[in-house]
Amino acid sequence: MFRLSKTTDYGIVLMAQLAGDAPGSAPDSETSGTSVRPRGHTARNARELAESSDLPVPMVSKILKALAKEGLLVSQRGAKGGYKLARPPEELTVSEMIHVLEGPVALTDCAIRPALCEHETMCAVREPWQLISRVVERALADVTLADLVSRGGVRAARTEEALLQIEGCPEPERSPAAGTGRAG
Amino acid sequence: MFRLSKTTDYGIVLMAQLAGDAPGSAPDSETSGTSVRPRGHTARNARELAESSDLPVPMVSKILKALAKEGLLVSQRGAKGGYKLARPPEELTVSEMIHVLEGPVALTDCAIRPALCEHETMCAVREPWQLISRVVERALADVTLADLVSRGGVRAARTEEALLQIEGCPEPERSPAAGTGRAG
DNA sequence: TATTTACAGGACCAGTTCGGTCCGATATAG
DNA sequence: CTATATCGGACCGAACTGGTCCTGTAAATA
Repeated sequence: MFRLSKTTDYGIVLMAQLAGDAPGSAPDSETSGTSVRPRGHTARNARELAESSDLPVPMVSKILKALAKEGLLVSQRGAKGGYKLARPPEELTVSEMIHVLEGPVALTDCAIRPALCEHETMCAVREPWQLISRVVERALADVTLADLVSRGGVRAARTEEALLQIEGCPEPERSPAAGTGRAG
Repeated sequence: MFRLSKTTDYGIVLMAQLAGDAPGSAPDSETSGTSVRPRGHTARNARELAESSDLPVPMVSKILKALAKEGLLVSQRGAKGGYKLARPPEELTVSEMIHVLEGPVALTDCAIRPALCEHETMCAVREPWQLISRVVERALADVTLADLVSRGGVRAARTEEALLQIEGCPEPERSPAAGTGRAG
């Protein structure tokens, strides 16, 4: 264990597909000026997504519904309907997707609800666990959907960077291109 | 989900108890000069451990067995038998305990066995996941049993340190107001 | 040696969760 | 009106989790 559920796994793959479909940071001549583009022909439906990710349609549909319900996707019903990202890929973090699809990131139960742990008098382990949970959470919050999509580019740079930060904290400053610079 | 199983949770609490019982770092006049101290009266049995941690005996026994089988504990059979740590608490990491009690730390299946993922042609997400898994793994490997036991002392220092390395290493200030502020 | 203590290594079981399917209702485009 | 597609459920089998129990064996003690 200590693994993401299939639902979450698939969900993130699906969102990555959507992210690849609609390059969020590209200043295309879209009708929207805001971060949330209203709707249009960019939406992809469940069947389509299921095909390109080689997953069963009902499963995909179910996951997409959940994602839309939680506000990570925007749905468009009816003919020519479908789903698309509610926000640009740079603003959707892995942590957020996990949170939505399988609840709060907490390694132990008492890290979420300390009150219901009746062993707390003897439990010298609780506080450290909460800290560790937060460390993991941060690692996850540091990676965006955009990072997942851009293979070989900023992706490796950013995540590797996070890894290095844990290991040695070497660099005094961060390169300013990080974040939106996935045009490479 | 994304949570440790009860077994692992209990197991770590149990090991923490054993660690508190035998202060590994104390340069006591032990017979052993090696890292593995042979055996003796320091062993605590399952019933005893179960009482002080307020857990059912069979459960504790089961977990202890698993831990001993994997070499994290040393068992002593017969009357006056019991369990004790196979190594000093500083050398037993959280990562290791999790690994033993619930398998390799890997967020997705294909992070462990990439071969059996037939979607890999379209799966742009696999490599980033492996990196993220390693980040999490490192965070976990950075905390030892000794850290868990020493409440308020070394514990906070070490774990907090790891946390700060992720949070504030490059940027001294982080404004939580802006959603995109993470790449500032 | 006999007895007692305590681990070893299983099998076993109920309850829950997970992965996956299916259906009727509703909203939209043509 | 009709076709398309999401919405919001219910539903199911299989796997896993948390937990118990039993038999065998090793060590200490009387």
